[in-house]
Amino acid sequence: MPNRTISKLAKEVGVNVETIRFYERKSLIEQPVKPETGYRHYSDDIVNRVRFIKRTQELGFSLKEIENLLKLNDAPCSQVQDLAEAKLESVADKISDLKKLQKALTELVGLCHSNADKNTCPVIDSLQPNSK
Amino acid sequence: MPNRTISKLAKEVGVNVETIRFYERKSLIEQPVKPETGYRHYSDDIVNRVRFIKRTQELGFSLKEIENLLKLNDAPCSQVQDLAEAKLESVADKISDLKKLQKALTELVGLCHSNADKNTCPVIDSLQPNSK
DNA sequence: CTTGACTCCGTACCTAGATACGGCATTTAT
DNA sequence: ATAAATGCCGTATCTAGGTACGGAGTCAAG
Repeated sequence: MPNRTISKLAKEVGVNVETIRFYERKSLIEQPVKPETGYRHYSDDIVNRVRFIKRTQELGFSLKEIENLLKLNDAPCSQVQDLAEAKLESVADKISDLKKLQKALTELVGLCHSNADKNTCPVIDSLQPNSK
Repeated sequence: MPNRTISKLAKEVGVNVETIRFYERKSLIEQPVKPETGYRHYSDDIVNRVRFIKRTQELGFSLKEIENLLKLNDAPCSQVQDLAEAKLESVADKISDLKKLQKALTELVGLCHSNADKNTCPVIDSLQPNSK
């Protein structure tokens, strides 16, 4: 378990070595102290931290937001909750818009099936503010 | 109604003038022909087009993808079908991703609600691969 | 104890999506 | 009929999130 050098870490969490270094520069993870002279090695905590970053990124958070989340690690729930709820709201909006687009595209395909003469297809209309 | 110069357009849809020019360079919107000499002005269609771009971007499409969606809109039906069906698939994917996200975020908030110790938040741990 | 693989660090470069700048032309308001 | 405001265009710069490179140091296997 020790001797986890940077490339081992990178491989373990599935990112590029340079990405680890990049996160260190951004202070998203701290550089582990390295022995007087020699290579650093990384603890399990850091593995978890990097995984958290990647996972949270997939959830649509930016590195800046993630930085805040990480700072909140020991913070009261209320603050984390606010962040999460704000995200939830925007996610719900996006889903609803995508459904409109889905409907528009479906109708479009239907139209094209039944109408060979039509020469323009109104995709854009589907997302206009006052549509539907 | 006419005389919608570039800055009017920009203001109307809430983007920077430079962004309009950028989209023109990218051919996401066509440059309206300008009178022999003088300023261009923009039609309602272009207003809608830019709005579409911004809305679709919020939905997580890249400008490249949006370009394809727009082509789809302009194409005659005969060419639309394949493109539309591919897009439909990606839209479905996005919806499903967002629903997962929604679920994950909801669970996070739930954790906070049922957390007895309001002073430390379990969110970080909950995002570890092996947790939950 | 040498050789090859890996690390360290600084710095450069990359893509996407915008934004800014500066010089010149054209409008518009006074 | 001018001056201020805009527009036009090319080019440069910015942010986010990485990725690549090069020289010098270190580690570990044979």
